[in-house]
Amino acid sequence: MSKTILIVDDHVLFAQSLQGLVNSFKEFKVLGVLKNGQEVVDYFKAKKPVPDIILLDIRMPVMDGVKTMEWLRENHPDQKVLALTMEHEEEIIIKMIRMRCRGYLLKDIEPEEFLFALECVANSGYYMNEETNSALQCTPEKNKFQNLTPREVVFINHACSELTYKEVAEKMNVSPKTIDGYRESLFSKLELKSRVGLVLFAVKNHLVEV
Amino acid sequence: MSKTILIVDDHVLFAQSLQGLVNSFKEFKVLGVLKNGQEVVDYFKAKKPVPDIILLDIRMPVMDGVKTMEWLRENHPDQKVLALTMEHEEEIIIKMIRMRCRGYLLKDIEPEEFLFALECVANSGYYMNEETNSALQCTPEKNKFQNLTPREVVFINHACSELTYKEVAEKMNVSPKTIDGYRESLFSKLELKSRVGLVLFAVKNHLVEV
DNA sequence: CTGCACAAGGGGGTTTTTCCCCTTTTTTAA
DNA sequence: TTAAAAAAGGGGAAAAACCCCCTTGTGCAG
Repeated sequence: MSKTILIVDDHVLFAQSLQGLVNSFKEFKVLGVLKNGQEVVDYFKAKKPVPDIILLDIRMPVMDGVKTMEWLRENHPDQKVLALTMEHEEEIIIKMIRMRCRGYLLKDIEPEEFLFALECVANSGYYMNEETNSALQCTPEKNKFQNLTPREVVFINHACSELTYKEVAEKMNVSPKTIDGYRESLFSKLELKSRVGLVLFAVKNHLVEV
Repeated sequence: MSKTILIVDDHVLFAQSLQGLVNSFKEFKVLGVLKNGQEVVDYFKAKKPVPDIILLDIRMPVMDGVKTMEWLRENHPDQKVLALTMEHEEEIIIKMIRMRCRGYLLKDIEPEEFLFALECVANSGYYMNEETNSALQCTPEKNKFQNLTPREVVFINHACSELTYKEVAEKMNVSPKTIDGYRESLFSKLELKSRVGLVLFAVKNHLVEV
């Protein structure tokens, strides 16, 4: 059974040739090619077949890769995403890794390594290379993120607002007690003492916009 | 009675000639010339005569103007500071204005205008020119800052940490109830609903580092 | 195939912090 | 020399933080 891929890239020529390349690997099959994040949102809202992996370009018009990733994390927390980009931008790499994208590829990657990366991610793992690792090394809290669950990441985003936990609970459609659970587990994982600490942590690590 | 000035600038040649210029105005007298923020700290710690106005360069080795301003706000909240800099950097202007520096001058200013700025500040006012005003206009909350008291600004810095208000009270040598007063007045001035909101506000407006 | 770990969701109750309203004293400015 | 704010603080309600505890489902290793 081959894994399904959704390609999201505004450079049509590149996206088309990438589609051909991916389809030439028999373990993978391209479900579709989209031009920006808004089309991704529409795709999911149209209840089309969910891809195993999304190949996501970062620089795109209308709705860029980071925004798309944020939307995915809110709405499809477990969606595997492999970021694909032209430039090595540390800030963005960090941001994407924080949002649990499964890997970060530069577009000048060799086809063999590209296939290898796809396989890594497909087998429920991550693909980490030079770029991503060096980007992560500059942040001391790097290990802490690995342990965050998708729900916890969503919670952090809500917690960094003036909402009370009760209101956050409503937004996330869970009981306040569940929120208390997220809070407690985050505080222990990240060695925090207060909600203020959580906000500062999130800001420092680009988990939220300011 | 002439007003006293302390010049802080690492460019010795410039600082010296500035000293000559200031001393040529009979309303002003230079108390000393320092080379960086650390020397300012030492100056105050040595209990030397407190100047009416500090002319503070931004780019300096060891301890720059912003850091110096932070230290001054913690330790001498009412010290009048006139920022003096080579480049027009909006981020820094905003930061300095937030910390209630009394004005922001570019080093290519005409001597007459320089004198005018000094007089403005000396007479317990502010000197605002094109640069500073345009920098402030880009932030929607610009007016809100004008009303912050020095104690409140110090409080904000402490509040943006994992300290409890009780601990902040100890740091500021006041009762927890006084802290509560600062908090409340800030909440109403800045239209905030929670400490988290205060932290977000401070981060957004560069009142604290992240 | 049977535990084991862990994510997700929920509960009860206690302590601490936060938040709001209100008063007094001290500075500061008009 | 009044009138304003700032600084300091009190009482009490509400929220947050912090303890324990539980169930269910999933995925993974022995």
